[in-house]
Amino acid sequence: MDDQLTIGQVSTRSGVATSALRFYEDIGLITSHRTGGNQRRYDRSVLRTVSIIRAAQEVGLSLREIADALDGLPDKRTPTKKDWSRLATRWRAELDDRINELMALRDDLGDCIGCGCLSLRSCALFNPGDRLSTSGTGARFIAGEPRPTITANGGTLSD
Amino acid sequence: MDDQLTIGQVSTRSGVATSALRFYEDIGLITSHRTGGNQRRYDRSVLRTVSIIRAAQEVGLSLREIADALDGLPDKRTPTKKDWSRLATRWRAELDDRINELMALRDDLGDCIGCGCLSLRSCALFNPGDRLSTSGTGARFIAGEPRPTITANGGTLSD
DNA sequence: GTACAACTTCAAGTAAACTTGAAGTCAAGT
DNA sequence: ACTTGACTTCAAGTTTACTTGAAGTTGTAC
Repeated sequence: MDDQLTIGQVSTRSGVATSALRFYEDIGLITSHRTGGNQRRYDRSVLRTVSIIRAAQEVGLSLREIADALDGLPDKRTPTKKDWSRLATRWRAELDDRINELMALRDDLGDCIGCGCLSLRSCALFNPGDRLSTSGTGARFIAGEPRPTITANGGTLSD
Repeated sequence: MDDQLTIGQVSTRSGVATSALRFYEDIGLITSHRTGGNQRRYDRSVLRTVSIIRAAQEVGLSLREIADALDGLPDKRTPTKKDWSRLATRWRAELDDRINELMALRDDLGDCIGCGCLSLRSCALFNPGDRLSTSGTGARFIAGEPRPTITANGGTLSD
C-alpha cells in the first residue's frame, strides 16, 4: 500500500538483481531516498527507468551511453512521454543500423554457403576491407567491441 | 616469396593486432610453428581461420564458443570447405535468431513511439515477461550479456 | 658487422557490468 | 522481546577480450 518500493520489490518487479540496482545507483542511472534506518526506498517511476535501461542495453548501448542520454533530458532522470519518444526514436535508428549490419553479414554467410567460396577470391566475409566499405556510414562497431588497431588492407586470401 | 608469414604480416593482412594473434594462440584458436630463433611463423591458412573467428564474433559468438566449434572439426583447426559450410550454416541460424530478436525490439520501439505508451499498460517493451515468452526458443541472451539472476514476473508498470 | 625494426615472454593492466562476501543494521511478525 | 529475512556498506572478485610495458632476442638491410 506504500507508494515506495524497497530494493527487493524493485528487483522482483523489474527482474534486475538488487546488486545491479545498487550499481545503477552508484553510477547515477537511478535514484532513491532513504528511510530513517538508511534503507533505500524507490519511487515507482524507477521501474520505468529500469525498463528503459534494459531496453537500451538490448539495443546495444553501454550504461555510460544510457546515462548520457538520460542526463541529457531537460527534467532529469525520470523521462516523460515526450522524452521517451525522443529516446526511442534515436535508439530505433541505432537498432536499424545494427540490424542492417547483421543482415549484410547474414547475406554474406548465405553466399558463402551457396558458392563454396573457400577459394575466397570473391567472398565478402573474407574481405574485411570490403565489409567496412559496404556497410555505409555511422557506427561500425558495437559498444564494447574494440576497433581493430590496424586497418585491414582488404587483401584477398589465397586458398 | 616465403610461404610462411610473420606475426606482423598476419596482423597487417587480417587487420588483427599482433597481441590479439598471440592471445588467440594462447587459447588455442590458431597455431604457429617457430623459426630457429623462436619467432612465430604462420601458415597462410591462418588468415582463413582468423577471418572465420572475426566473422563468428560479429555473429555474436564468444571466443570460447568459436574454439569449441573449431575443435569439433574432424581435421582440427584449419576448416575445409565443407567444414566452413557447416559452420556458416549453423552460425547463420544464430544470426537469424538475433536479427529476429532485434527486429521484434524495433517493432516494440516503433509501437512505443506511435502509441505514446508511457502509460505502459500495453507496451511490450515495458513487460520483460512478455518479451521473453514471445521471442521463441533458443539463446535469449547474447554472449557476454549476463543472464538476469531473478526471473522477471512480467508485472505491468503503473504510470 | 652493426643498426634497428620486429620479434620474444611474462606479468599486470583495462573496460564493462556486475556479483560475492563479510560484517553489521533494520523491519516486521509473533 | 526476539527472531529472521531483508537490508546496509565496502572491498574484492569475475568474465571476456584483449592491451601495455619491461626486458631481452632475432632478422635483415646496408
